[in-house]
Amino acid sequence: MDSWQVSKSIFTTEYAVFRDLLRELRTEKGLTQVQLSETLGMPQSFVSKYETGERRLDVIELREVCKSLGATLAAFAKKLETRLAESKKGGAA
Amino acid sequence: MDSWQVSKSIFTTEYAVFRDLLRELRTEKGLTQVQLSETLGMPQSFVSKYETGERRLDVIELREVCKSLGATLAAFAKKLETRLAESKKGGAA
DNA sequence: CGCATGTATCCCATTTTGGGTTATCCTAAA
DNA sequence: TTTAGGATAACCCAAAATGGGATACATGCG
Repeated sequence: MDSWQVSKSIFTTEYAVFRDLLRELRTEKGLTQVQLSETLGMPQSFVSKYETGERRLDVIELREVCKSLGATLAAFAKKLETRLAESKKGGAA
Repeated sequence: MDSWQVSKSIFTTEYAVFRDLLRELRTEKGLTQVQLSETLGMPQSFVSKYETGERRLDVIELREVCKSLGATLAAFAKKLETRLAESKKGGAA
C-alpha cells in the first residue's frame, strides 16, 4: 500500500458511509457483484469500483442501482441520512 | 418491460427532470447562482454547470446542495421520484 | 442607450472513467 | 495441505469529464 490519494474528497467519512450502505444492500439481497452488474447491464468492475470508491455514482445512476437492489432512491436517502447522523455521534455501531 | 440500464448520457429525460428540480428549488428560495455558490463555497460556474448538465453531481455533493437549499436529501429524492413518475405519463405540464 | 444583475460558455491542464482482462482473496472439498 | 472455483479488486491507458477564473451573452430598468 503505497500512495493512496485518488482525489480530493471521495474518501471522507461520508463517502465511506455511503459506500458501505450500498454494499450492505447488495449482500443483504444475496447478490454478487456479477449478478448485480448483469441486472445493471454493466461490467462487474463497475460495481466493484463504486463500492471501493474508485468511481463516483451520480444520482440517476444511484437510482438505477437502488432499483436493481429492490429499493427506491428515497428509501436509500433516508437510510443514508440516518447512518450519517449516527456516524456523527458514536461512530461504528 | 425492457430492463433499465445505467445510462451513458447525461442528457436523458431523467437527468433533465433532475436538473429542473434542482434549479426550481433554488429559484423558489429566491437565490441566485452566485448566492448559492457562496454558501457552497464553490464558484458560480459550478452551479451553472450542474444545472445545465455540463457536470454531474454525486450523492454527497447533492446532499450539500440540498442542505444549502434548506432541504434534506431524502425529501429531494422523494420529490424527484414523484417527478420522474409524472414524466413517465403525461410529461411536461 | 448604458448599466446592472444573472447565467452560460471558454479554455485546457489535470482528473476521472470505462471495461475487458488478469491478479488476488476466501472458503470448502478432496 | 493442496486444489478448485467463485467473488472481488486491481491493471491499463485511450477517451471523456472536470475545475474555475475570465469572459460573453441575456434581460430588465431608468
